[in-house]
Amino acid sequence: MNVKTLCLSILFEKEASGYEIRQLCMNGECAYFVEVSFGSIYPALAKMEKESLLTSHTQEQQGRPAKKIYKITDKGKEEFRASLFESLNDDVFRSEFLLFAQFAHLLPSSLVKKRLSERLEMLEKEVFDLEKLIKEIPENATSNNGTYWVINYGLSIRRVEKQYISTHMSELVKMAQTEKLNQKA
Amino acid sequence: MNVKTLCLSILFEKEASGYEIRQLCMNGECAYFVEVSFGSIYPALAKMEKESLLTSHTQEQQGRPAKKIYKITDKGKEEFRASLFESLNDDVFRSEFLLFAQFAHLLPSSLVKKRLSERLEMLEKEVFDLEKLIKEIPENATSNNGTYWVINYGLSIRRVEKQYISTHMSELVKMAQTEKLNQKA
DNA sequence: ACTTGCATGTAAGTGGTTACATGATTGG
DNA sequence: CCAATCATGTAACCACTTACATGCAAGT
Repeated sequence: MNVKTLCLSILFEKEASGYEIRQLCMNGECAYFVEVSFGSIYPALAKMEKESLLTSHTQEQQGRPAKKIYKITDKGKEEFRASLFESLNDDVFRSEFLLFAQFAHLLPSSLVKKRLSERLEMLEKEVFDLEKLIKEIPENATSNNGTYWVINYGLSIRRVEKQYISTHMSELVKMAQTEKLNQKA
Repeated sequence: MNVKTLCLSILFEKEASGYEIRQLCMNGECAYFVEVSFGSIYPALAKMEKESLLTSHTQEQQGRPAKKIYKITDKGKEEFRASLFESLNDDVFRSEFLLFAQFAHLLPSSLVKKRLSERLEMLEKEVFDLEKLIKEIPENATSNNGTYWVINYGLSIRRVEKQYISTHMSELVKMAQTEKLNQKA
């Protein structure tokens, strides 16, 4: 899944600027989170406008820089739809956290404990944000039911991750290297 | 997580050739599956040997090309361990399947049904393979307990994905475009 | 005074993939 | 006979990131 397809998928549902597209990728508007940089979004949008998959208009704002709002054309919609018929690439799942966890036995237990807590916290935030998002969707007319389905998919995953860490974190901490206790006297 | 770190993590636990490292990445030996190509593994290994993080010896085989087996050095082990202390990058999760699912309403129900079945089948295979892997570990002295922990993490995720699709696939199919029925007479 | 957020865009760098080159063996 | 598996390696290419350039407003 490249930046082009990603932008089209967002613009299919609503108009947006390059800046806004990035925001939507960072927060879990799409449950297949992708972190994309401006350096890839802006050229992609410009190129697609040249190919007349998009049109744009500039919207002046008070006290802020002007926005360049992109809108998908019929040609863009058709191209996006056609791309959905192509065979799917495999999911990409890469986790430095899991690499860290696998080698907990090489690390001090304090660090292992810290990383696990951070992870748990992050997952709790993500679950919270996605649950909030779902509640907001009914009022948001631009989303379709597929969006619901996909967010719930992502939510299911985050919830088991959370659960797994809660119930198994002590095991991993036990594997880690016990440090000399610096208790008072 | 780059190819270098990935290779070191595998070689930390056992000696292997470039070809074998790739196999291990493709099957879920590491639950943070990464698909790496030969074009990135071979240069990475050669470079690391130059930096004396690895040593290698060639193993002739009957009826097959010779293998170049790499072994991690103490320096390599230390460098890998040190890298685990660095702050973690975010997980990368990118799913073309979920993009497809989000736009099910644009697609014929037969295609949606097909993709969902394929996905379910793939997940069932992955769960089966990971469960098999766990059973084999006790006999495999080179793995540590962290490996267990990580595989079970990946397994938990795959199991909910499987479950989610089983129970919710009909909803997505309903959203898809009903086709003209070509039933006999 | 400094940082953060808003907003767009380019140029340089990098970390990968794809395709190519080579070649023997086994299975359909 | 063709495809696949085993096995290593290079060169061309590509998509994306990082850093840079610019600038104003609001909050700390």
